[in-house]
Order: sequence, then structure tokens, then C-alpha cells
Amino acid sequence: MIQSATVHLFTDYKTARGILVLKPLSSQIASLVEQAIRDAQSDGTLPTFEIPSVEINPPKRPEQGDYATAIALQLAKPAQMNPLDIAAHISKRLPEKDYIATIEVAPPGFINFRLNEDWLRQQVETIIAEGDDLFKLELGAGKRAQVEFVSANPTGPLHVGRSRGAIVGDSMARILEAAGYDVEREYYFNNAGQQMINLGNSLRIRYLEALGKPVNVPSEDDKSFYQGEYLIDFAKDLIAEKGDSLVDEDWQPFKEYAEQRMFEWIKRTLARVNIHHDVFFNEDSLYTSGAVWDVLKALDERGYIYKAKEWEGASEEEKAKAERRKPATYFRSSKLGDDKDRVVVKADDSPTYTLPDIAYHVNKIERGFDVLVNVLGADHGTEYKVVAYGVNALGYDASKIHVIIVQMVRLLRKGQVIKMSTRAGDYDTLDDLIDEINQTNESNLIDPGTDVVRYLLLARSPDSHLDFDLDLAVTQSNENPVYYIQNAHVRCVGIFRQAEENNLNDEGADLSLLGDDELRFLRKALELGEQIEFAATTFAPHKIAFYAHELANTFHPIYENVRVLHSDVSEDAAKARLRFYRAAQITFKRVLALMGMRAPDKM
RNA sequence: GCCCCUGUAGCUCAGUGGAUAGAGCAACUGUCUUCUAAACAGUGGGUCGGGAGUUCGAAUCUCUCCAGGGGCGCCA
Repeated sequence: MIQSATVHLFTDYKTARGILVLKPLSSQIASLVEQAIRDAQSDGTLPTFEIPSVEINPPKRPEQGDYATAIALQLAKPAQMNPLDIAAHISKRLPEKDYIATIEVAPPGFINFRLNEDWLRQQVETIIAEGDDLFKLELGAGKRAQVEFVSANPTGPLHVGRSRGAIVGDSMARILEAAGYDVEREYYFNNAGQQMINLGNSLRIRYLEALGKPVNVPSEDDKSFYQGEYLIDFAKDLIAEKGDSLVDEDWQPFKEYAEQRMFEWIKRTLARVNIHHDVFFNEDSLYTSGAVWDVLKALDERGYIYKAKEWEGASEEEKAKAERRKPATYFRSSKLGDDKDRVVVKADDSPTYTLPDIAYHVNKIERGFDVLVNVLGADHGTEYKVVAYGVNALGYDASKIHVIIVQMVRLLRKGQVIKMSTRAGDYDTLDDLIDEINQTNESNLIDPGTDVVRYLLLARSPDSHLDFDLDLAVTQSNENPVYYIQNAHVRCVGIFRQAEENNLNDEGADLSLLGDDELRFLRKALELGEQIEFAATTFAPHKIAFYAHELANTFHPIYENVRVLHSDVSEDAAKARLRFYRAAQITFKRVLALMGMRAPDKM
């Protein structure tokens, strides 16, 4: 009964590379409805008007079917007709499809679709056939996307605040991959600025201090000194390597050493949470290539550049001060809608961050990506705005750039907020956080805290401020959604482990033996396509985290009811159920992978 | 003062202009000799911050007010 079952969802959709791709049911139904409206228009039943995009969603109540649309209600005004009549006209023109059992019109004008249950049962085979590529969509097939995220300068270890953007960015990349895009992950950094010189100087001080040389260790008030203890460790390692041979050197060799160590550390931390960048883009290359000055020249040619000593709104004192200075170079962004003009070249002829940032985004666009995603922290909120003005001013299309602004993370321990600041040294690193979760976890997983961190930092709208509750993160019970989801996968694997001992397999399973419980799960599992599509097109990776929880929430009650290895379950039923759990396992594995999490076999 | 984000159940949060606003946790009551109880079943819980508007229909869109967070540098 398993033969020929895998064709239904993806018959029409193959990419150039020959990979099978699925199309979400809601999109398929939406095209049917759209066509039906067009048909009704061309035979004169409906007047001519522009058809809005047809939204198909699973309704809240099961008696309203599996999918529903309110399109007839929306068309009431342009068509100047009763919505119920419109719905009737549309549903009459909908073609028969193997996956649809019934189409009903419900007042005040909804069209409700119910899936064919035989077809639904056969999707067990589709899911198994798709495996790790389950619901790889055609949406981005043949297109390239780039996600830029983390982009922290190597001045300190990755702290929790930055980690949110890291997790969100990588999850976004995974979702775009699932949507069919060819995805590049990029990390933009600068190792040439004042911050890095400060880092070199700070390490030099720690180095001299460790050697017992007379040196003043700056206080916490000194913003140019990095207080972090890690520099004391670096200094010791440096002495072990080079002895006291560097005592007469300036900041330079110290900067190089610190940078290299710091980057290793950041990359190691990122690798721990399953994040790997394809490209590390150094801001400095925009200077050596001349791109920065090209941008300035191009802006100037378009009349967006002027020189001035002061800015509007300066106090008398500031004006007096400015009189004695050389003029700075301004970008006339206010002409494009900005609140004020921005300095792009300082009086000392060095550019501010704005100019290379514009050059960088121009560079990204010129590399030919179809979609660019930029994950930024809330403290950089205005930055992208200025960059977009600059990119547009140069005649490029800034609308290709999608910015995800992630709001702040606060770390809570026993209800108390823990302050985080890289420079002051009282930072809380992502490594520390993971280690703390690991310490209280009794599972056999390696580094279990990484999955907890990935989920908890993802499962919130980026627009929402995030309180990371450490007390919740370390609980190993149903309070913790991470284990709730992973446990669903563990339970599936457990069945197969046991089935093997009992010499039971799922070959030749008769899927018609699957009942309502299994159907409920399959309906939810088939929503994954829509979830991926929605998360990818609205740049909202947190959707997948919520969906994962809903899927587990559908699964666990079924697991209680639908037993495989009970004595009162017939062998045929057991085979069919085993086949079903194989599909369930694949679905959970896929969803966890989309979030960069592991699908453990045991916990 | 200006800009951005947030305000939904006791707590933490979902919610795409549509049908009776959802989930988890917490609280209470039950369920393991059978594939992991890190689970399941059940109960209670709401002026969707306030007000006005647009709409056949608003938690969702507009305006306004209130509260919290972030940003307003010739730092990045």
C-alpha cells in the first residue's frame, strides 16, 4: 500500500537541479481560488476588478474545515455583490483535486476546505521520501540570499546580548535555505579602528603588569581600557610564548595577538551553537579597494555632500569650539527624509562608520544577491536608516535589504537583572551561559545548553524585548519548551529501538489503518510548508519556534493514545503506526534542524 | 524634545483586517506493572494600556494620550 504514494504534493515542482520541492497546501489552494475568480470574471458572473492576494489559513475551529479563506468577504465591495453569492460562484468553479474532500460555503461568506483523509494518510510516505529536505520550497529556487549577522568586532568574547542576533540570523539563513534559496552567511568586521588599538593597548598593559613592570592599570572610568579578565589570561599566554621580548613594543603586536585570539574564541563559541559563516568581510578592504572614496565621490556628484564646521542646533559653546576646527564633510541625508545630515568624514579626514557602511551595502548589492538580510541590535536602529538613504541616493535599490532589528536581551537570575557590558568587564558571555545550563543538566547530551540557548533566544518576536530567564533555562521539566520539543523526537526513536527488539518493521504498512489521532498530527505536520514560507517572506524566524512547540503539543497526546507495541494492537495496525511515527520523527528532525538544534535519540 | 520598539490571562509571550482572542508556566484535581511521566487528561482564569476614528467587520489600520525600554556623537 505504500507504492505510488509520494507523488501528490510535488508533481509539478522541480528545480533546475532536479531536487524535489514542495508547495504549501495553502498556496496551492490559493492559486485554485484565484483561477476560479478569474474564470467567474471572464464569463461575466463577477465584474472585473483587480484580484487581491488570496489568503488561505487554517481556521481556529475544526468544524470550519482544514483551510479557509475570507476572500469573498473582501471582494464584496469591489464586486458590489453579496459575499455569500461570491463565495458560491467561486466554490462552484473550483476544480476537483485529490487532496480536497469537501468545499463548503459558510456565512457570512467564508469558503472552507476539508482535506481528503485518504490522501492525508498517504502523506506519511511523502514525508518519509522527503526526509531531511522536507518542505524544501520552490520559493527561492535559483535565487541567492545573503544573511549578514553577528558582525561583532573582535574586541571581546560573544556576550548574551549579541547572541540573540546570532541565533536569529542563523535561523533566518536556515529558513531561507528551506525556502529554496542559495544562502550565504556573512560576518562583517573591522580590525582597523580605534577600538582595536585600545584593545592592543589594554593587552600591552596587562602584559607589562604580568611581567611585574611598572605600569598604571587604568580604572573602570577609563573607557579606552578593556577591563575583561580574558586579557589577563591572554597576557599570560603571550608571556609563555614570547617571554619578555615585547616589552619595548607599542600596541601593534599586542593588537594582532589579541585579535587573533579573540576571533578564534568568537568562532569557537559560534560553532558551539552550530553557527558557521561562509564569508568574513573586512571593512578595511573597502579602503584598500577605494570603494569608500568612490562612494563619497558619487554622493558628491549627486549633490549630497557639503562641508561645514558645525551642525544645526549646536550650542554657542560648541559653535565657538567648532570655529577653531577644520570643517567636516556632511551627507545631506535630510534631503531624503532623515532628521538631520550626517557627518561622513571627520575634520581629521577620516571617515565615520557611515561611509564604509554605505560602501559595504553597495558592495553587497553589486554581488548580485536577490535578497539581503541584515540582523542588527536595537542600539544600531538608526544606522540602517542612514545606510538606506545613502544606497538609494546612489541609485541602488535599498528595498532589497531587509533589516531585522532585534531588541535588547536582559539576563535574569532569580528575578534580578544582570548587567552586561563588554568594556567594563562585568559581561556575561554566551559560553558562561551555556556552561551554567550544562552544569544542571543530567542528560547524556553533549553540551545540552546550546540547544536551550538557541531555542530561548529564537522563540520571541525580534521586536520584543527578551528577558532570558536563567532559572527557566536550567529546569529539566515540562516548564522548559526545549526538552518538550526534543522529547517528541526521542519518543519516536524510542519506539523504533523497541520495535527492532520485537522484530517489528514498517515494511508493507497499510496506511488506511491510521486513525483520527494520526490525521490530526499529519494536518499539523503539513503546515510546515506554510510556516517556512511565511517565516521566509516576512523575515520572522521565530515563527518556526512557535510552530515547533505547537507540533510537539499535537504529538504528545497522540503518543499516549496511539501505541505501537501493546499486546492489544494488531500487527497490521502496529506496522501502520510505526510508519506514521517514522514520518513524525522526520518532521521533528526537520523542524529542529531549521532552528539549528539537535534531534537527540535519547535524553 | 525627536525617532524606533513594546503594552493581550496572576507570570512569560503568540496572534497574517475576518467566524466564539490562543499557548506555555503558575494554581487546583487526577493518570505510570505496557514504546521515556522531560508526558497526558481535566478545572478556573481577559474592559487585548485608555480614548476617538476608518471599516460590513479592528488585538491587528489611523490619530491622540498614558506607561516601560532603546537610540538621538566629527564612537561603531
